Amino acid sequence: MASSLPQLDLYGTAYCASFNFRRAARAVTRLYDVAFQGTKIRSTQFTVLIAVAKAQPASISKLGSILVIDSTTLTRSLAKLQKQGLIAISKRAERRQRFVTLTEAGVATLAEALPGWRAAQERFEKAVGAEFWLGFRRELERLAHVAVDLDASEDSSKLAEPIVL
Amino acid sequence: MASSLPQLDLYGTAYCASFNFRRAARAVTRLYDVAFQGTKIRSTQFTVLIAVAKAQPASISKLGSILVIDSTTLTRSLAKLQKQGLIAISKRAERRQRFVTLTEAGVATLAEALPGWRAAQERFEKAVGAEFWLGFRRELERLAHVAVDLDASEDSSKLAEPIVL
DNA sequence: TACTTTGAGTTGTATATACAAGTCAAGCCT
DNA sequence: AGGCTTGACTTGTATATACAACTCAAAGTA
Repeated sequence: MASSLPQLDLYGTAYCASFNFRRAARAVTRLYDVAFQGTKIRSTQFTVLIAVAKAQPASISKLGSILVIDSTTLTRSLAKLQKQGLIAISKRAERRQRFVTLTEAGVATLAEALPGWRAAQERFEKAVGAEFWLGFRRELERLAHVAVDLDASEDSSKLAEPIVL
Repeated sequence: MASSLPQLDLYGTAYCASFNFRRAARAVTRLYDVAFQGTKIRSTQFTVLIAVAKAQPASISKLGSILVIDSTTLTRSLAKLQKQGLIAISKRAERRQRFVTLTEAGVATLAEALPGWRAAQERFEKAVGAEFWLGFRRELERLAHVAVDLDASEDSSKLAEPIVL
């Protein structure tokens, strides 16, 4: 006897943006992670260090806006980088912000990691086409901001200007 | 006196594929997660359930290939879904595989979650353009597979055919 | 048959991620 | 001054993610 199960209409579910972006991110991240094998950092930490290098001295929230990472996540990621001696985090200053800067060890670690990153990047760009990637990653950036804005528009408590890395 | 810091050449680092994909994934996932607020699952679980629904009965490794998720990750994600009563996992069968299927509760939960997902999806597609998204998500899928293949080609132990969801 | 290899999955450990709620001082208002 | 509000960050908790190493039986092999 057939139990009365709801009919599942799965039409269109393969177009889920969350799924597609996450899957691509997983696949690509693995590719880069091997490039950091010999270094003291991982690809995700590399990203944070680059952001600090470019924006320093930057508050934690500002880094969060740049990277589109929740500040509660950053608090812990930065704590790890600080423990590794790669960044310095100031005491609370203006408006209770803490300012993040690279230490000398952080600069040195970034310098060590850059060649491996470049190799992975070139490999990826060669595989997908450098021209193609130029346009595609611009779209990725645009879409990230579209999503942030959409998210903010459904909750008026999150209204801020996106900042570009 | 200036200490002899390595000169950092950060040129091109904004083009890092790992960073760009991950940032977009973070931004978009937040958007979808609110759609699942009222349901018993999260957007990531939704993805797994959809894959099970489409491929059942599917082994854990097969689900891993479809979703590009490491099987160690799936072991735990599936354990959670099982504990929630949404899927059934068979005992070891042919070639020691375990086969995953949806339970009735799993079907019902998916059915409950689909309208919210559709709303989020429509909202996203409206924001970026439905036509645009059709092409872009096809590229996302292609790039995910390119990355998987590149990753496999640097380690001959990972040679398998990608499977489409 | 006995030995080896392979493949599917699990466990240990560690990082990544974020929501909800908390802390606390700076800024504002009366 | 005294109290209220706001903003920047932190903590509690939970899930997501994956590498390395492990288990164990099935398949292959001598």
